[in-house]
Amino acid sequence: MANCMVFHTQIASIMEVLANAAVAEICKLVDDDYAVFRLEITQSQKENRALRRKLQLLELKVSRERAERTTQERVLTSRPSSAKILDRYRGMARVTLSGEGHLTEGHRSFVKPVGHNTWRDDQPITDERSGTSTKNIIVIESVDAEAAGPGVKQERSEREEDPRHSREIQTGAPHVATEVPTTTAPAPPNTQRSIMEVSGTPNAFLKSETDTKTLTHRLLHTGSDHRSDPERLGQGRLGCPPANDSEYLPVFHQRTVNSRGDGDTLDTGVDDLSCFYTTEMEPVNIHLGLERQTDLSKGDWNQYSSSVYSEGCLDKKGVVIVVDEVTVKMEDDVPLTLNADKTQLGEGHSQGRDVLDYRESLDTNPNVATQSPLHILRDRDSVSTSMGPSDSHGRFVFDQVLNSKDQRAKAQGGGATSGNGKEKRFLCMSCNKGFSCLQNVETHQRVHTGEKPFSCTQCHMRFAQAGNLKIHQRVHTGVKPFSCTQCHMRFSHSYSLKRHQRVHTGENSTAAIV
DNA sequence: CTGGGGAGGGGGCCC
DNA sequence: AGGGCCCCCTCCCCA
Repeated sequence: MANCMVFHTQIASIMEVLANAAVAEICKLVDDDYAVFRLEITQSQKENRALRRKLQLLELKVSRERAERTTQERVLTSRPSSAKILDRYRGMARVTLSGEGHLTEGHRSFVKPVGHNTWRDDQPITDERSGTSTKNIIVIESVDAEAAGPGVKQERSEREEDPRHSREIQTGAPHVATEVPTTTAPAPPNTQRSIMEVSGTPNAFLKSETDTKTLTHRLLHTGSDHRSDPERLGQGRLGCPPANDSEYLPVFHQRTVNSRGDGDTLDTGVDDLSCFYTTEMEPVNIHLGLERQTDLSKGDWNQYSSSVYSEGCLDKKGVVIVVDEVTVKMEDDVPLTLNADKTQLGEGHSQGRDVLDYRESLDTNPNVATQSPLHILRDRDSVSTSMGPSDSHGRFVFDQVLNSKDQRAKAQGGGATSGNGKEKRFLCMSCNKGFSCLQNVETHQRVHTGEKPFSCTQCHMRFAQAGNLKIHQRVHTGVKPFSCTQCHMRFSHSYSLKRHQRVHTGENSTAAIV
C-alpha cells in the first residue's frame, strides 16, 4: 500500500514536471510567434504612416491648387469663383468617397497632372493618367501607390513606433480611417476589439473573439511572397485534407489582385485562393479566415469583373491593389455581436471596395465570421452554423455553414448539405456553398476573386472557365454546332438549341424551367 | 425569342 | 484505387 502511495506520488510529480515543461514550451512558442506578429504589426504601422503622410501631401497639393484655382477663376470668370471651386472640389470629394468609401474628411485626395489647373464642370472626374473614373477603387489605389513612390519604404523604415500603437482599436466607425492624426476623431476607445490597417483602405473591420491574440493577416500583398506566411506558420499547402476524420480547420485566405501593364493575365494570386489545413488548432496558431462583409451577390462580382477585365482598367493601367497587412487584435470576452451593419459597406460602395471588403471583413454575418473562404466541412451532419466562442482551451469551434442566402446554390443543389449524391466536403467560405471536389470549389472561388485566367485571343474577354472561353470563341469563328432538326436555326450554345426547341414543342418555357 | 456570358456538375483520363 | 485536372454539358440569367 505504501509502495502504491509512493508510486502515485511519483507519478504525480512526474506529471507535474511534464506539465510544467509543456507550459514552458507553449509559452516559448507563444513568445516566438508573438514576436513575429509584433514585427508585422510594426511594418504595417510604418506603411500606414507613410500613407498618411502621403495623404497629407496630397492635401497640401489640393490646398495649393485650390488657391491657384481661386486666383485663376477670379481672373477668368465673373462668376464667383469660390462657389465654383467649392462645387468642383466637393464633387471630387464625393466621387472619391463614393469610390473608396472611407477616405476621411480632410484626407480627400486626388491627383491632378501638373499644369492642369482648371477643371471644367462638364469634365468627368477621372484619374487623368488612367482615364478611369475614380469611382473605381483601383484607380484610387493606383494613385496612392504611385504617389507613395519608391521612397515610402525608406520613409517607413525611419519610423519606428510603439507597437502598442498598432493595437489602436477601431470599432463602430465605418469608413473612418484607422489613424488620421489631424482631422479624424480618434476611434472610440471603449471596445478595443480589432484593427485593420489596409493601404488606402482603412475602413475595414475584423472581428473575432478568442483569447487575446494579435494576428496578422497578410491579405493582399502584391509582389510579396505571400505564400511564406502559411509556411512560416506551419501550414501545408492547399490540397486534399489529410484524412477525412481530421478536424480540418480553416486557416486563412490570401489574395493578390494585380495586373501587369501589358494587359496580360491578371494575376489574382489564385494559388493562394485556398485554405490551409491544420489538424489541430494551436492557441498560437489561430488563423482567421476573412469574410467579405457584404453579400457576394453575383452582381457585385460581375461588376467587379467587368470593370477590371472587360474595361481593362487593371490591365491597361497596371494598377496594383495593395493591401499590405491586416492586424487583428482580439480581446477576451468580446461579445459576438459582430455588427451586422451592412449599410456600412453596403450599397454605394465601389466594386473594388467590395473586393476588399471580402478580404477584410469578418463581421456582418456572425455565422461565417472568422472563417476562411474555403474550408472542409467539419461536421458533415451538421447544417447549423456557428463559430462558437473559444472553448476552454482557446480553440475556435467551427461548424459548417450553410448560407441560406445563396438561393442559387439551393436551386442548383448547391450548399453543403444538398441532397446530391456526392458528398460536398468542400465549402466556399465566401458564400458557404458546398462542393464535392476541390477543383470545383477552386473554380467557384473565381467568382469571388474575379480571377479569369482564360482570355480570348481575339477580343478582350476573359473567362473563369476554359469551357466558357471555348464557347465564346464561337462568336468569332461563327461556328454554330447545334442545329435544330425542325428548322434551320443553328446555335452556338447547346442550351440555346434546347431552349429553341421548346418553340417547336410548344413547351412553356417557364414550365420547362420548373 | 435569341445571343451570349456565368457558373455548377460530372465524366474521363492521367498520375 | 483514388485524387487531380481537363473538358463538356447543362442551366441560369441578362441584354
